[in-house]
Amino acid sequence: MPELPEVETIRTGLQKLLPGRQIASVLRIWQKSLLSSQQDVDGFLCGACITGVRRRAKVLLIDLSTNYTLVIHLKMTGQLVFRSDAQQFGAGHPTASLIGDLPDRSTRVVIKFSDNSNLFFNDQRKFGWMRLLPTTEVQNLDFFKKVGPEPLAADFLAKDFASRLQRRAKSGTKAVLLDQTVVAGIGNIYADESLWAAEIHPSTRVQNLSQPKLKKLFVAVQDVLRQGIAKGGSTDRNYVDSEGNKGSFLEFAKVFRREGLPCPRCGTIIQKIRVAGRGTHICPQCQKELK
DNA sequence: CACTTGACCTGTCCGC
DNA sequence: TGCGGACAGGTCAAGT
Repeated sequence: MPELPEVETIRTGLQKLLPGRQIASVLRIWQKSLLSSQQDVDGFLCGACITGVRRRAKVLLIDLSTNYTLVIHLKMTGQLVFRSDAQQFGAGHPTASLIGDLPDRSTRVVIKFSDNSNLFFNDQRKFGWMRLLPTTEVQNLDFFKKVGPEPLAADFLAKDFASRLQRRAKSGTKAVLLDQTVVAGIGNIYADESLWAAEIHPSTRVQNLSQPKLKKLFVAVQDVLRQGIAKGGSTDRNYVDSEGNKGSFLEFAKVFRREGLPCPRCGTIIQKIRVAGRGTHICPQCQKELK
């Protein structure tokens, strides 16, 4: 799924494409993919203009001129792809070879704009959701009340990172990195890459990490997230950006999906193990568990 | 309190 | 070629 770098890449793309467009109609192919407290969701969306696109953690926020906001979580397989009218049947368009013409069988919601362009919400596994809320109520969602700080915020410092991790001193480091209430936006890919960069075994309890190790992990987390954004995110299976393009970060990944290949640092064969219920990639030489 | 499991779903891959 | 099972990047609720 989209983690912070993927969602940020989508946000940047949509921010260039959507503001100023007016919603003309909404097609809900799978009802549960678009939720609202309002009975008449379509009526609340139609006629609204998009004013901006924000991100918090792995959540996208599309603000509307009506003071409502579309809150969107892509979960594992969600995609938000914009197509102008001219692209709809353009078999020769570069995006056509990646995800083909839209809608396709994974399309759950289509937002059509007054200029005949479309925003497609595709979601193979139907775990993702879009939700229409008054803008002022977004911050009242349980998720936003509990979610931790943005790891790339200018005022988020190594000491803040360390103290937040240490609230879960007895837990394994990877489980804590994945906990969105500790730090926002880290998922399986960037957790594995950060732990490799910091030379920490994912099962190591936080209480066994020295201060320098915690600092090293903080730097690693920021580095891999920034690199992920710079490469347009990671495409494993489903991820594409707002124009249907894949991200290239995985070409630069050091351990993720590289089991059986040599560690770029020491040459030891990378292993895939299971930690915190998740597939986990490590170099068994560089990342020894500290007891 | 911390961890695991199951649920939400579809698709793909692997072994028989 | 077909079929069963495991697995896939996230989050939440419930159980231990």
